[in-house]
Amino acid sequence: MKERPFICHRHLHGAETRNAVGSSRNTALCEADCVRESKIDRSDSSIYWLLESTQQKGIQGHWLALLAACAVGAWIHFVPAQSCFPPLNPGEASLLQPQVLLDTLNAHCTSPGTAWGQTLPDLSLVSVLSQKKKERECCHGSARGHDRHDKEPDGISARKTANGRKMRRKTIAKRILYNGYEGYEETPEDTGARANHVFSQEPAKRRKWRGLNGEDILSCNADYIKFKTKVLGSLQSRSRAELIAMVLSMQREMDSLREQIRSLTACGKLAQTLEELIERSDRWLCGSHEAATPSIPREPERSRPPSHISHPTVLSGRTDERASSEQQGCGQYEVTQTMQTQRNGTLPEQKVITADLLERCNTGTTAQKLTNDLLRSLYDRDCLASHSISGIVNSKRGTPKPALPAHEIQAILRTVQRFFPGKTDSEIKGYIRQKLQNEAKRLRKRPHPADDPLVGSFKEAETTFEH
DNA sequence: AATTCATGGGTAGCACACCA
DNA sequence: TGGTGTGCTACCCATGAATT
Repeated sequence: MKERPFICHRHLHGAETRNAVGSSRNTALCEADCVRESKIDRSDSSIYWLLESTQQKGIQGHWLALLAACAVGAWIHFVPAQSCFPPLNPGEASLLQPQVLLDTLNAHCTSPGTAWGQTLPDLSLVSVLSQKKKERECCHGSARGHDRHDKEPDGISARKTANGRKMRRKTIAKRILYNGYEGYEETPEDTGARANHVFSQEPAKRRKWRGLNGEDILSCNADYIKFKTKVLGSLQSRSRAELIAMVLSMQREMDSLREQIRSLTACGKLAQTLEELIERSDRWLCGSHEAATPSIPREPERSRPPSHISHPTVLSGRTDERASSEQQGCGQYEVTQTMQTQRNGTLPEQKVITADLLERCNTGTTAQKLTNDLLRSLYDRDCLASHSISGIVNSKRGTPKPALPAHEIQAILRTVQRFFPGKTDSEIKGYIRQKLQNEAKRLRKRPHPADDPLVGSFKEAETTFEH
């Protein structure tokens, strides 16, 4: 497929115009380029998010969002109100090509004597179609040698790869929902803005689904509203270059803060390890090796026999801390560390998920990856395969499974939300459910050796022989 | 009745190891 | 180096119970 050119000033006007001074058009283009280069990827979800969030920030944010969309070559799906764009069928939502968008923006930027953004039409942005989707629509079944994008019977779009396998594509909605907020690193300001925007526009039913009511939203966003009136008001008077510089600076600051958090986490773990080492060496010096043995940290016991892990009927009857602590035979996290952190007055989830454990998990990619890592760190495969989230069986077909300890599920939810604030409980539970499901499938495909009657009898004979 | 939630099953993409 | 098998996981759909 012929790749559509990347719409930016380099392509349109050449490098020589990049540093031209005094032209508002070039300034605007340069800023679009800045936006493009500032970690905003070309996915439609990012642009959708950008547009959505900037709708709360007045016409300047709107303008920047359009420039960014233009820079990444996104197709804007909009309903023209007082449009200055080429005439469209009245009342119809239309697709706006990046080229047309850019040309129109350029024309308005060069209008003499107008403050930037003032001439921007009142667009009601509906959505941004992905570049690939547009390309697929444009060239469906036409050009030779293009990827085939077949429509499956169920309506799922798919393309065929070189080896004939069909690759499923996420729907646009899915990509926005599941990927949109992961690749984009939110600033606290953005979080507030998004919350404000989302909550103000979401139906009450959806809000309830998120576990929030109007009062909660108001109280939660009171600070943001104050911030908005004070700070954003002053932002309106800033120049575009200043605004972009501020955004980039804030991003750098956030990166730096994240790095510091990682370092501090690592330091905590190091201190803990050192403490344990000192304690052990003291005990060895005192010749009390027997007493020291219980405190020696256990290595992850992935090879632990399944007899330790789960007796569902027993586990399902337990609901309290004791059940949880006994169930730790199913997991591998460190009890002594847990107690230490508890005494140190850390967050509740840190009682379950220690810094050490967190260190082994990938916190930087996606919420799902982090969730999976946490589950794998806390429990072994057999335990995951034999448990469910709630223990409730809604299907007659399904065999009842005991629930994982509720407070541990909560700990996972809070931990994931700490790293991915945009993720709801429901989403993370979905990840957990999927992981449990996958482990169960895996176990069914390849049952544990001890579950195999032959292997079991062999082991039994082996034990008798040894005795 | 519609919606939400939890679950199981099937399918397919991706990464990796292995082999000719 | 390219083809193939395998493991892991994502995605979709169907089902049924609970909830609104």
